[in-house]
Amino acid sequence: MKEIDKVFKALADPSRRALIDRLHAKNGQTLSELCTGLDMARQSVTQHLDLLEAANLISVEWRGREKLHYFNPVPIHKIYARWIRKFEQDRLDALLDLKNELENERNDDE
Amino acid sequence: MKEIDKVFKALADPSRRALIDRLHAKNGQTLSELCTGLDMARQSVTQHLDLLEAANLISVEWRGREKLHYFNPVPIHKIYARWIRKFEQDRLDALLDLKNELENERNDDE
DNA sequence: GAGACATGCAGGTAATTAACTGCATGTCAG
DNA sequence: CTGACATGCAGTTAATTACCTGCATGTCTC
Repeated sequence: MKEIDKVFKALADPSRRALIDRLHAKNGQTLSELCTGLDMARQSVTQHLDLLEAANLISVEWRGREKLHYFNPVPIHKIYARWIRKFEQDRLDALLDLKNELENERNDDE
Repeated sequence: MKEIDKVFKALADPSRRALIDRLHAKNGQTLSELCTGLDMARQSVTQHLDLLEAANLISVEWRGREKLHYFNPVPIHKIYARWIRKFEQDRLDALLDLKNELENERNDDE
C-alpha cells in the first residue's frame, strides 16, 4: 500500500483523528493515558495507534513499561503539499483570471 | 455521519482520489467517460461517485440521458482550514519560538 | 417505433475492518 | 520475591466495503 494511502486511511476514522487531537493537545502520552475517557477497550485503542504509527502519524518511545506516543505532523503536511495545495491554487487562479478579465474589459473601453 | 467524516472516508480510497484527479483534469465528464481506461465495472465506478457526491466533493447535472460530473473543491478546503492549518501553524510557531530564543540569547550576552 | 446507448437498481460475495475477550509478558515498587 | 500495573498477542465476531452480475428504465437517432 502506498504511503499516502496509509495516511488517508488512517485519517478516515474519527476515533483516530480524536487520538491525534489528544496527542496534539498533550504530546508524549502513554497508552493508558490515551485510553482514559474513551468508550473503547484498551486493545482497540492499540489497534488504532498501530495504524497511526504505520502511517507515520505518530512515533513511539518506550520508557520502562510505559509506551509514550508522539504526534508527527509531516505526513499531514505532505497531504497538504501534494494533494490539497493544487486545489487551493485553483482558487487563486480563478481570482487571477477574474482580475485579468476585469482589467481587459477596462482596456477594451479605452 | 458527520460531514467532515464523509469527506475523509471518501478521500481514503485511491480509486476515488483518481476519479477526482480525472475530474480536476477535465471537468463535466459523463459516467461512461470516467469509466474508460479503468479496470472496474461501470456499476463500481457509480458507487464511488455516489460516495464522492455524498461527501459533496462532486456535483452532478443531467443532460438528457447523460450524467455530467463536476468537481467541488470546497470540502477539501474545509479539511485544510479546520484540520490541517492548525498543524501547519505549529511549524510556524516552532520557527517563531526558535527565533525568539535566539534573540533572547543574544540579549543575554549584552 | 426500433435499436443503440447511458445509466439506475437489486442482489450477492469475498475481503477488510473495528470492535471485543482472554491470557501472556515484562517492569516497577515495597 | 511478590503483587500491581502497562502493555502485547491471539482468536472471534459483526459490520462495512468494494467489487461483481443481471436486469430495468429512460433517452436519443434514424
